[in-house]
Amino acid sequence: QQIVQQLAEEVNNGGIFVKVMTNEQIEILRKQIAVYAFVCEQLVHYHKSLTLQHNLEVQLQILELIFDQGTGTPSKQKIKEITFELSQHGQISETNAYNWFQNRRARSKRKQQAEPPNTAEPEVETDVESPNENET
Amino acid sequence: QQIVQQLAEEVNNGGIFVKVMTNEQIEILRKQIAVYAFVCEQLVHYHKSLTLQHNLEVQLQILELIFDQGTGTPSKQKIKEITFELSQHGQISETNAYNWFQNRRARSKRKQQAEPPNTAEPEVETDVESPNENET
DNA sequence: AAGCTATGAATGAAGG
DNA sequence: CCTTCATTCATAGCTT
Repeated sequence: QQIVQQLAEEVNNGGIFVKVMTNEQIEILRKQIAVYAFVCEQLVHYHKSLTLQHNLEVQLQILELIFDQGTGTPSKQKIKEITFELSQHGQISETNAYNWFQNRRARSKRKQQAEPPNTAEPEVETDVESPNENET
Repeated sequence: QQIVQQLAEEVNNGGIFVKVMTNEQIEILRKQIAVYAFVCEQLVHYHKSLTLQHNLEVQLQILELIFDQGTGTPSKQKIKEITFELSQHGQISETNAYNWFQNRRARSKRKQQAEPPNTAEPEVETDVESPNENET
């Protein structure tokens, strides 16, 4: 918009250019450009959010993959490498990666403790006998 | 419905029973039974929802009571006991109880922060942002 | 029916 | 590593 304004002024100030648009026309043009600028901005935001989401998904996949490899407690060095790998797909810090593994481990352990509540105490079992079909 | 169908077939196949109903009559009977089954199902649902609601109210009372005793941060062991107590009044897990206390605490704290906005400082216009995340 | 609120759950982070 | 806290997401129920 500034550029248009400057151009208009230059024209008015008797530059080498002739005046081809009235001030009114210029104002209309300015408004139209503003609209286009707004639309572009929205598009950029939209694209950014999409990209961000995708990047986060990729990073999560990488993390889960490493976690599933069972190499528990990634050492300092490992964390550095992993963080580098992850940083290829978006901003992330070593602290983030470290925390992620801490939480992931603790919570998976917690889940495993809470899931099987039938192996601890032999409660009153007047139920159907367990169908043992798991021969290996 | 299957039973009725089988019965009908047995009759048709020349069992020891005589044929006392036409296929049309049997079909009508089948439909009527289906309607009764549906009504019963609805009643069961209704009863369950009533009982469930009552149980939830009782459990909530217990939880609020414990919370109001100010014995903040129920430890792991406490959670176990509380969960057992609650389970007397309906299906509930330790995770449920744990989450409840977490949320209850956080939200009461947030309420207290939001309620009195005129007690601390008259005006604060310092927004500090430190997005520094470093590694050793 | 749309919007709002309360609430259970999941997650990132900090402290011990 | 374990616990705890703050924030956020998702949804059921209520309100208009």
